[in-house]
Amino acid sequence: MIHLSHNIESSEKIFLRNPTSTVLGQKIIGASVSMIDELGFEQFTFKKLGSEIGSPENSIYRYFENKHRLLVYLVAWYWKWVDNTIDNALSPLQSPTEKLEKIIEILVKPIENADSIPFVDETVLSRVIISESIKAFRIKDVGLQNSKGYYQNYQEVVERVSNVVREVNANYEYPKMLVTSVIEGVHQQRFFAANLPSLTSGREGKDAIGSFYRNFVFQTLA
Amino acid sequence: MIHLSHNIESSEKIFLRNPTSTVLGQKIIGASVSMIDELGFEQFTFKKLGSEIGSPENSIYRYFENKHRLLVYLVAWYWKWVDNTIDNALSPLQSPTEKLEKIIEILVKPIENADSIPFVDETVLSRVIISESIKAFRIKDVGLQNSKGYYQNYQEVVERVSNVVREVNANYEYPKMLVTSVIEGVHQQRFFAANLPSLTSGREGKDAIGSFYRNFVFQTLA
DNA sequence: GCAAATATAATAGTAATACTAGCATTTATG
DNA sequence: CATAAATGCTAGTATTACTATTATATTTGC
Repeated sequence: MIHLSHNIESSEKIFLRNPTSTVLGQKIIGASVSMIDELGFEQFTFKKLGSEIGSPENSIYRYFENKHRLLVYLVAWYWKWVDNTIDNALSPLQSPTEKLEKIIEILVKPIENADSIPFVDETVLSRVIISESIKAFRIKDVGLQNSKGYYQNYQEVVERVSNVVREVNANYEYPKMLVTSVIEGVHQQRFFAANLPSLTSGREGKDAIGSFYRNFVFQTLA
Repeated sequence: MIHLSHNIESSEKIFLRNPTSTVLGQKIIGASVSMIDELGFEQFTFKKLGSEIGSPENSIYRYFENKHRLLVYLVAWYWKWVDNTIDNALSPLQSPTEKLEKIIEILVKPIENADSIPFVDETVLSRVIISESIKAFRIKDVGLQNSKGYYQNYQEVVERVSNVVREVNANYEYPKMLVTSVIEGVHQQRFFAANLPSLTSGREGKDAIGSFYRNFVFQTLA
């Protein structure tokens, strides 16, 4: 199981009370993921979440200051999960190119095996991240939130992948720009494919997004 | 001056009353752009906008159903403006490659000459678009909004640029994916550069984003 | 196994947001 | 200058986004 609390000890905590350590906390996380997926972040409220899990909203406020902070927590959790997934998938035996191919596959491929976290459906979580995670970042006080370390797990993934990019091509000038372009671009294209298909390319069944981004990365680094 | 009303006649209107045709409407547009820039979209309200322009909020509701619809309007306006800018910048004399280079320049370069719309500062508008336009799209009912034609101007830019992409390389499989990746990627990198510089690459002064995306496009199409 | 500490529930409240309605007044247009 | 249209004013509602207090469960430490 992934414990967020262990990973950001030096930073301020995203939560007020660790939700993974109690039954109510786990219900909050589990239900919020599926409710944000169903309602969208704007229509999601702590009141609705409370009535879903049978607890008053002030109990939820003991875990998270507000719903945005809860979203930031889910985003941090997701990227910790991705970081672990990448870490497990890579071996020192692989060539840098093989590593990068594997990483792109992880970033592009929809999640299927949903069992690493007991009370959250990772498939649904990844759908929420695709649709909503941008709202954790694209805010007026993002710099302040960042200074508190709230995006550290995301940054660690960016760092880790950037390092592999540098292994592939040590002279490449913009590794982080490449990595964040792929991560956010994949989200956007997957959102478009699911919701505004007229704004994206590629037929059903073909792995257009994967093919596009593999090509993007390896041509850029060639 | 750009009149949105002329461009989407076949679609449902984004507004309830055309804001360009009255003084109050123009004050609403002008003040909302600068207020969203200063406050961020979440903290921006019709109440605050009303007290800024000296009108009650219900007068604003006569122009726009809600603040999200106003954002959609600003986004539509911006893309109409970009569409015109691209249209004016291209000439049939140019080669497809020259056209595409010009388009990328327009999409990447921050706006400076701010005089095509009298009551809106395009520099501020483009900052708002970079930070907030994703919130016009990344919503639960985006398909419904799209079916009403609210994103038509954006789609027209995507179409127009995709056509130039096809002129450059008729065999390329994913023109729209390339175009939307560039458009949204540029926004994201510019947001990161301004707010979370640790997540992007490139030194001050150098046109890193432009160089990155020019390279991306022309290597992809090579 | 019990006391103390902690977590949760229940109730009650506030300020702000996101609207809507009705009517009086001002401003534009033919 | 009459009529229509737009705006302002006042008043209201439901919901959101919280906070506070106290009572009741539930853990935990001894």
